[in-house]
Amino acid sequence: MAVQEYDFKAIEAKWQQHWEDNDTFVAPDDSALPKFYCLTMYPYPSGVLHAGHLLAYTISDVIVRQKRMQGFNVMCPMGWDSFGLPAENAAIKEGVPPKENVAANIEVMRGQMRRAGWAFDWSREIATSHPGYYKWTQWLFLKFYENGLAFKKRAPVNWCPSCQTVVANEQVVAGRCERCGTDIEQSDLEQWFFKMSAYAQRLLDGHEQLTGWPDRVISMQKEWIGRSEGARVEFKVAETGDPLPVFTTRPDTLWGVTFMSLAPEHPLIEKLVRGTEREDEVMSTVRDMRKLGTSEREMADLEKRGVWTGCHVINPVNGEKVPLWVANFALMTYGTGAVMAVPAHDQRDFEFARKYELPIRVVIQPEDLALDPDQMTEAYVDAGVMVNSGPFDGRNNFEAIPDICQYLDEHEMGEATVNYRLRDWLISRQRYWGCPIPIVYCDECGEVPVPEDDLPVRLPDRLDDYAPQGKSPLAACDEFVRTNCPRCGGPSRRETDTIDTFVDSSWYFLRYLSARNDEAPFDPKKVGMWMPVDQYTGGIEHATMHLIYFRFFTMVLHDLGLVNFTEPAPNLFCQGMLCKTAYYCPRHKWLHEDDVDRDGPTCCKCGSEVSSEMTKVSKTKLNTIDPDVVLNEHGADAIRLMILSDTPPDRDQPWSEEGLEGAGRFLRRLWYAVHENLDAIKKVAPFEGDPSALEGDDRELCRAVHEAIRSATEDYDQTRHFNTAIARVFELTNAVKSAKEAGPEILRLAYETIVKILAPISPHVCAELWSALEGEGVVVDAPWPECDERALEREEVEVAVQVSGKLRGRVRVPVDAAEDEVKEAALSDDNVSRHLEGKEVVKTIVVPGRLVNIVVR
RNA sequence: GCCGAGGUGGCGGAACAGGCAGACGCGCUAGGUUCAGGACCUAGUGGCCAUUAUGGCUGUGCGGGUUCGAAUCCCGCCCUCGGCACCA
Repeated sequence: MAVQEYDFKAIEAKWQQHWEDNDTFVAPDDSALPKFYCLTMYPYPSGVLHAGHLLAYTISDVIVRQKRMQGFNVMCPMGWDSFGLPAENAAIKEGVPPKENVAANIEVMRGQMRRAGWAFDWSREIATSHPGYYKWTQWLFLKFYENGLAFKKRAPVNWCPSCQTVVANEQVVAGRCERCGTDIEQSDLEQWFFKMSAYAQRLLDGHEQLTGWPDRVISMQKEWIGRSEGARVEFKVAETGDPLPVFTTRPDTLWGVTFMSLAPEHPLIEKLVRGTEREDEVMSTVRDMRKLGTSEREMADLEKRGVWTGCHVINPVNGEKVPLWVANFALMTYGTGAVMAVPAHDQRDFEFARKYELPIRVVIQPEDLALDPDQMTEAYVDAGVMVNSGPFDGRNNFEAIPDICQYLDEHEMGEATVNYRLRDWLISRQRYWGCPIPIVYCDECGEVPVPEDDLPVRLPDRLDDYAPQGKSPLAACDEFVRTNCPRCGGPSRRETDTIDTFVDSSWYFLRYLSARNDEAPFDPKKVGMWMPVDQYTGGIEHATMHLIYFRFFTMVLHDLGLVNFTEPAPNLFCQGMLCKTAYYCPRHKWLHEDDVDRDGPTCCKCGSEVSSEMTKVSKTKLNTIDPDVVLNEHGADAIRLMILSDTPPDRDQPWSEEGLEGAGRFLRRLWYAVHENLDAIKKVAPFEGDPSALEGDDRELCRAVHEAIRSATEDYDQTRHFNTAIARVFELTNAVKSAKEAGPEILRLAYETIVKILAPISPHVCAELWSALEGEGVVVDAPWPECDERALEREEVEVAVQVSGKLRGRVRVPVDAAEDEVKEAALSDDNVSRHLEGKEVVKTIVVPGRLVNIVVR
């Protein structure tokens, strides 16, 4: 009889249609089943899916489908992070309004996602650039504003001359714009901020609840928040009496202060030098220093520079008058922008002091050597005994710190304090394609928030010119800017800055719950039902930005009484990066794989030998993957299987064409194996009796089934190492092949089990095989198989026999054999007894069911 | 410099809790099948030495240690990757 051919294209199309027609993945809000909210980071609609999406969404999809089979009401929504630079850049370049561009891209990408077989609940689809979404982003901004958490201040900012906009510190990498690579400049602008610094400690404390997060993400966030304990000490400018507090983590070195350093941005500088003979020199040096952007100056290898202001400060602990300098390594954005300098015990101060011949005073003496300031080649930063330190002489420096803080407090010189590196979140962007800030400026009333009823403040659909000219392109759009004051009705102007897109993505997980709600950003009942997110998946690149912002947002929403939890997602899974071989020709640089003769490998253009490396897919290295091409050639099931089959998903994934073919071959073999047995097994029920009553191949295959179930379930539920789960499926497939004498019921059990365990990974072919087997219902709703412990029991086990730790044989013994019996069996092995000849047995170790080790002399 | 993760065949990777290293897959080799290619089937596949066999030696980055027994635990190095980096 002719067997049904394996036609993956037809099968995949059929089931995708089936799922869509039946709203299979639309999650009801009123199910009796336990809920499982599976959130996966939504994409920017750039035009086409890229390889990274293939990996990321396959991982979340496998979780979705397996949880569903385990009896959960699973919700996995999808949406679009559709505001932001790429669409706007395309608009500047090609003149297409971002709104149209985004809509077209979404259409294309939604189709690709469908063809990949991902089980998203499209009824909850959102796009952050849709007025129905950004209305509520604005509403939330106003809540922040009303509570003093959104505010404007003049601040030195990172200015990208190419993007013509301000970028956040996090978006500056090595002094360059993260998006376009241009050198960042420094500039002073009125900007909107969110008061994130106020939440620094809570963001740290919250980590305790994030038990399902990778450690590396937690530690990156801890570093980013940068908590340090120390003291605030009240210095004063000697000449003017201006207070000049400093933050220090080393109050034990206070008596060793020999000068002070100010950040070049420090506002006091102008005041102190104005009209003095040092004004010109100081201000020109300061201006020079300020030219280098904030973040560029933070690069460690910059040479230390400074200039004396002509003024002095008074050290409160000893009344000493020490010179006040401006130093390029002092940062206005950390602490108070002023640093007490202790060259003997701080490396930076030491280098500065040596360069400008400033005095060095030792106040911590180590036990084993006597420090001499003239002989020192580096600062001494370790423990020692305090000297020249007034009331604290003779104390161990680190132990004395709490007492020193108390002393400062009692004498009103300062106090113990905690400082954080985390700064307020700068959310203003001078761009068109973002959420407008709902604020109006009125000559009479000043800054006025737009009333809730007037939301959303709509972006104009198109502009004459999208290019920013140092301010938002919206500023040139009269129809947008001109408005009436909501308070007095008089003529007024709208804020033209738009909101950082990281704000959009800080609450999208809540909007999915009420995607079409016109009355509120989210319905508290649905929040109560679905939140928190049970599993969040996404890339590690968001560790310190998005993943801090969305936690901060959630804490604020909690404090405003809008949600009843503080951590949005206690479980986070970060996938690795997708890598593929890239080829490099000495003459033609990076080569596309089609231009490489892989036998050499040599360059097809010039015949030169090419080097190759397995590296992150990127356009520059020409090793990208086009999802359309691979979906068409291999099908979604094979791609999904290949992606997950070799490497644990939290590691970098090597993409391999051979692996892809191998995955396809396995699926085809499975297809034919099931179909060839179909006549025999279709009409029988899978074996459900007592496995211990089985014999021979039936017994062996039944054991293989339950071993696969036990082991694969653990892989799915605990480690998410789908590669080992897939290995169990392969093993079970091999076991079926070996069990030639197995009866139809056991055979059916084995094939059903294979199909079920594989169903989350390669869902289309498994759906079709399930229906060929005439299984109950559809495989997406088949119950996840359970392990029957009885099937795992054995009468006999094979035990390894070692002589002095070296493997010399194996013997079969009854599983419940006594130690003596096992020993006896071990000694009866020919090869073992040969190694015992002429030796004295010192002792014998028996590990039941595993091995015997006979130690000889 | 600081913090973290890791180093196992030609490759991706297994190894529960200190107990048979290399599961599973890819690749490769030989044979079968096929007009041919592909697919499929069978056997083999860490290295070295033997092949009288159910054999021996060696082997998880390097050097020590603990133990009857170490990829796994301890000490000291080396290397790779990731994060942070003038944060007072």
